[in-house]
Amino acid sequence: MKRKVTLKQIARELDVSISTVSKSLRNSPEISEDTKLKVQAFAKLYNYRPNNIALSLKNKKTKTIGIIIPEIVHHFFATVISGIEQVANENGYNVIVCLSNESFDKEVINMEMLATGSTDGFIMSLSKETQQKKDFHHIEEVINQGMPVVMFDRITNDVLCDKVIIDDQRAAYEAVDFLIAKQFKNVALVTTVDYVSVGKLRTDGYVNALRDHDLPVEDDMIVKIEDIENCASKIEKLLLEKKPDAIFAVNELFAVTSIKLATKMGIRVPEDLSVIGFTDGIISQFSSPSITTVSQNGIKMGGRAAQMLIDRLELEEENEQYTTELIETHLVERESTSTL
Amino acid sequence: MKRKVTLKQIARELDVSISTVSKSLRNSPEISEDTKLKVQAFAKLYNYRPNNIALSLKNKKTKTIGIIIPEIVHHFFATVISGIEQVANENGYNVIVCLSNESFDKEVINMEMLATGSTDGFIMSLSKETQQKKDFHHIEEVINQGMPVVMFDRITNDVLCDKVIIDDQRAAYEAVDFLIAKQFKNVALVTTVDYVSVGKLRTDGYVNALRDHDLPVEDDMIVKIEDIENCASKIEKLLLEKKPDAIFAVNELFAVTSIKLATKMGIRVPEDLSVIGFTDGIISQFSSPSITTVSQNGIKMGGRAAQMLIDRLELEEENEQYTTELIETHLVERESTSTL
DNA sequence: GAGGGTAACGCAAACGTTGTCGTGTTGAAA
DNA sequence: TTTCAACACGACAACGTTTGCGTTACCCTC
Repeated sequence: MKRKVTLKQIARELDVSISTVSKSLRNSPEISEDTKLKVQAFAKLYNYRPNNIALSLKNKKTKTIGIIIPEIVHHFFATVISGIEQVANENGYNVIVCLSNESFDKEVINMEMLATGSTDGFIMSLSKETQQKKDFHHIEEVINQGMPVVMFDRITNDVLCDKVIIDDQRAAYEAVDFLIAKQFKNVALVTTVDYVSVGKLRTDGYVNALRDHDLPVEDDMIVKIEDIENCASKIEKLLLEKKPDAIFAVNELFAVTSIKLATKMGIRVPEDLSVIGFTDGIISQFSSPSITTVSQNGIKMGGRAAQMLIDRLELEEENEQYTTELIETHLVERESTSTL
Repeated sequence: MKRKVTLKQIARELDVSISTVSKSLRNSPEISEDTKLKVQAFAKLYNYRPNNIALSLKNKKTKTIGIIIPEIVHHFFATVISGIEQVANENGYNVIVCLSNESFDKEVINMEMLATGSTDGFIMSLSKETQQKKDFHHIEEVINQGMPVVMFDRITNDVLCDKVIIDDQRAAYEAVDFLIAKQFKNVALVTTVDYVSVGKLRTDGYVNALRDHDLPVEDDMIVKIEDIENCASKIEKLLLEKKPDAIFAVNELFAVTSIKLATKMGIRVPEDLSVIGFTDGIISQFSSPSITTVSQNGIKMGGRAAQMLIDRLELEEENEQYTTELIETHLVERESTSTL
C-alpha cells in the first residue's frame, strides 16, 4: 500500500525545499527549467495530487456546495440535485447532500454541521416543519457568517437571499384555465395544507382562475391533505358528493391517488373525469392513464440555483442585491384529460 | 456580518494562549476551573465551533463518505443514498455525492477528485461503461492508497473489497418460479444486455428456473434491451409472435413498458398476460395495474454499505478479510399477475 | 577588485486545530 | 533555607499547501 505522496516527501527525495517543489509544479518562473522538469517528472511518476483539505484550509474555500433538502427519494428533488451536481461539476465544485427528513431539528443540525468549514455555501429547500414553525435563525446565521444561501422551491420571504422558484400561482392558474377552456364547470382541487408554501400558491392560482371565469369557489371542492396515508376518505367523499368533472392536484401523488380512487369507484378517467397533476415525474409518465401535468424542470432549477450560488461565491465584493428567479413551466398533455 | 470565531481570536480577547483555549473547551484537567468557565462562557457566547477543515487536516480524517453512482434520478439509487445518509449521519459522517452518468471517464475523474483528501472512503455502484470496459484501475488505486471501498448493486468480482448486493439470481429464480407455479407455460424475459452484471444474473435465474421445471428455454422468448428509447419494436415483436402468457422483466421500466405496449395491442394485463418486475419503486406502486415485483430494499442496502464502510474506517488495524453481504428480497404481489 | 544585478532557491508565515513538552509559580515538606 | 511536587499555563510542532521575501552564488561592468 503506497500512501498519498506529499510535497514534503518529494522535497526530501529530490533534496530540494518544499517551496521549490511547489513552485516547480505550479510552473513558477523563479525555478530553473532543469529543476522544474525533474520535479514534474517525479511528481507525475508518484501521481502527486495536492491535498484538497490543505488547500481548503489555506484558501478558506472548500469548493463544496452544501445541499439540504427534505428528502431524496422524491423524483423532483432528485432531478434538482442532478441539475446542481452537473453545474457544480463543470465549475469544479463538489456537492455534499444532507436530508432533513422534513424535520426542523435535523435541518438545523445539518446546517450547523456544514457551516463550520465544510462548505462554501448552501442550496436548500425548506422542510415542512421549518415552514410551519417559521423559524429561520439557522439560515440567517450562516448568511451572517458570510456564506451565501440559495433557496429553491420551498422558500420563505422572511429570509433575504437568492431564490429559484417556479411561478406556482401562475402555473396552477394556467392548468385550471386549461380545464375551464375545455368547458369543465366543476373543477375540484386536491392540495396540501396551507403552510406548505408551494401548496398555498397553487391553491391561490386555482382560486384566481375560477374567479376570473366567474365560476364559484366552493370550499367543498377543495380537499387539503396533510398526510398522504389517510387521504382516501377525503377524496372519495369529494368524488361521491361533489361529482367534479375535473380535478387539479398540486402534485403527482395526489393526482395518481385521485385517479386510482376514481377508477375504483367506477369513474372513468378521462371519460368521466379529467385530472391534471403537478411535477412531471415518473408517476405521471408511466401510470395508466398517463397524467397531464404541469412540468417543472428540476434539472434547470437545480442548475440555475447552482449557478447563482457559484456566481456569488466567485464574486469578490459583496453584493447585497438578491434576486428571485422564475423557472418557466409548461403543461404536458397526456391521457388523463379528455380531448373534447 | 460576524465571521466565524477561531481559537486564536478567543485567545486574544481573553488574553490567554491558544492552547489554553483549546484545552479549556475540551475540559482538560490541566486548566483551572476558573479559566475553563471563563473560556467556555466566551466560546458559547460567540458560538464557537471547531473548524472541520482544520480538524480534517490534523486528524487525517474527513468524516466524509464519497458516493459515486451512475445517476440519482432513479428511485433505487435514491433510496440507497437515503439509507447511506441515515447511517452516516448517526455516526457523524457526511456524504458527498458524485454522479458518473454511466460514463467511465466521469467515474474516474470523480474518484480521483474525492480521493485527494476529500473523503475517507467510498460507496459506489459501477457505471455501465465501466462494467463494459472492465477497467477498474481507479478503484484499485484508491484502495491501494488505503481508502476503503464498498461496492453495491452493480459490482465486479475483479476488485477485492466489501460488497453489498441482493442475490439477483435467486430473486429472479423465485419470481419465475412463482409464475410457473401459477401454471404459466410461456414465460418470456425482458432483460438488459449481458454486460450489466445484475441483468446477467437475473437472466441466469430465469434460465435456471425454466430448466429446473423442464421447460424449454427459447432465445426468442428473451428480449435484451440496450436502450430503453428504442425497445418498443422488440417487445411488440415478442408479444405478437411468441404470445407469452407471462413476462418477467428485470426492472420496473421494462415491466411497465411491456404492460403499456401489451395494453395498446389489446392484450389485457393480468387477464391475458401476467407481468413481474424488479425493484419496488414508484412505478410499480402507482401504475395501473400496479405491478407485482421483486422488492429490493435500497434503504437497507445503503445502510449496510455505510455500516460496513464505517466499521472498516474506525478499525485501526487493517483487515484483509472482505465480505460480500446479501440483502434479502421478497416478492410483492400486486395487480399485474393473475390470481388463478 | 569593488559594486551591482540576477538567477535559483530556501525560509517562514499563514490557515485552525490538538497535544506534548517545557516553564514558571506556589506551597509544603525536610 | 532548600527541595520538590503540584498546578496552571504557554511555546511549539504537526497536518499539507502557497507565496512573499530573504539569501545565496555567480557573472558582468567599470
